[in-house]
Amino acid sequence: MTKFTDLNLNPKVLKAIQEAGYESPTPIQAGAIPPALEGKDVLGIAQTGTGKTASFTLPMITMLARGRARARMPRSLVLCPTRELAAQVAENFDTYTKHLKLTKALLIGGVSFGEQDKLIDKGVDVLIATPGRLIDHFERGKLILSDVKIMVIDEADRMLDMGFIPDIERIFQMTPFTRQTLFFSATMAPEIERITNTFLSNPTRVEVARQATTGENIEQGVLMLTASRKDREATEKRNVLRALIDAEGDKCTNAIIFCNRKMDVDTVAKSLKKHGYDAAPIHGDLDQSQRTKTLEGFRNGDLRFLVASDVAARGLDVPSVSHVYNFDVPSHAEDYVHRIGRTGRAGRDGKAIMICVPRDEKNLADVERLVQREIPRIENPLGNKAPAKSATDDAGKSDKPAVQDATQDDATKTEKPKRTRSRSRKKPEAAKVETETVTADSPEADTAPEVKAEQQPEPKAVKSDEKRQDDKPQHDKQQNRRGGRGNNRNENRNQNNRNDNKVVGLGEHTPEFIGLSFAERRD
DNA sequence: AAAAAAG
Repeated sequence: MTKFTDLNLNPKVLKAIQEAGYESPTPIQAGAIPPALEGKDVLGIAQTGTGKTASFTLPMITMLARGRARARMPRSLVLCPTRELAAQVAENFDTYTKHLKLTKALLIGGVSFGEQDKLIDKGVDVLIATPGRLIDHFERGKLILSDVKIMVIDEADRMLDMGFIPDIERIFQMTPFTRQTLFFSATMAPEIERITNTFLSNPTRVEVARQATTGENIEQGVLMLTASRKDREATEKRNVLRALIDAEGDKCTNAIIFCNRKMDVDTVAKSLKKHGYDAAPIHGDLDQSQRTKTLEGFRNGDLRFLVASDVAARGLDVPSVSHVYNFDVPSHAEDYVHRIGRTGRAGRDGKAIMICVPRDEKNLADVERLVQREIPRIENPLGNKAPAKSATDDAGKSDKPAVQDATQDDATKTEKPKRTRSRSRKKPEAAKVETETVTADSPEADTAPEVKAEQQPEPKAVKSDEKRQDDKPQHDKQQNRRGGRGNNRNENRNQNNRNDNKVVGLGEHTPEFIGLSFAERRD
């Protein structure tokens, strides 16, 4: 078993790691840190939750420990898709630089330039940024990237989804070609493949399996709900949500409630608040100070219910979330994995409960196909019929005169017309592997470097520098699903879509596929 | 169909 002490990290970094209570690296860390320290480019294929963040921060800090930054010329650069993730990476740096004097700046949108400018002017070793704001600084001439020695792209596939790839290419071109690049993506969509072929030089490829979706410690359930009337669906969903929360009682210490739409995030948050639940919304239309404050409150336990869009689905690390409620079935099955991965972190128990209305059944089927198991159906705590007359006093009751706030918790709220155009959007569920793989099913927090030794699969870095060319030719069959940019390639679907070895056991806590390597899963 | 990010 590899230990951090075997990895040639700076002693002061090791000290900080120890103080944080970590001893053994996760597979992605064990695989990526050595080549990164040798100065090689790294292509890391890993999800959040695998300890990815530390797999680049630790070697970066070690390498930056010598030398000092000059004014306006940062020595390294980390790009993240969302502000929250960038902030989290920044925190990670703080944790592991505590015995060193490295400087950093967090360049994200939604906050004023002043502070960021000041830091840049003083000179920073590490720049952590979202693409838009970084380019903004660059264009204002505030930033010179010609001294960047190490550049990290985090969550590249999400950048792709969000249309950031052109920005990323631009940023690549703003940095010297001699830089070292550490590039992370959960999948290798064709467009991602293209970028890595263009901007990475002979990278060491390190691949770990998809995050344990339904880790044995996450109990899942789905409530099938058919509204009494179409126009009451939203209201009844909220009633049921509260009932589901109540049914958990004290076991639900805190929870994230995911909705598919920002508007619903607001509505649900308001509704919960109105009914006396300690809830607050977070999504991309709220201003950054609000987002930060809300998240902070949730992290430190002041806030019990975080109602969120998918801005919070990935990567966010709140160590102890007891429950995840999916108010809607996510329309991208993959997001289900990310969402429920917010609970059951670091080996804790977690529970993930979802509400599914008829319209979402197709999405549910996609989710179940992805996680290769049937999600146990749960009873409606309000009883299956007459949801309208059930025990709660939700404002939907017609004898209540008024609901004056915007939650419209009554029948006046009508669903906007739904189009159910079903795009065929089957997504291969497992990243394709052409080399050996390592399964990383540890429930570790993404920002945490550790994993207790016993739950660690044997780390095996895969160096594919040599293997890549002569491997199987079906290289870019990976399908990119979303409408990001430049993915008008619809050609070949990955053949991964069948799930013959589905685990259907309802009491089953560990779906078998988690223990399988990608290669095995393919069969 | 929606979410995220630069305003």
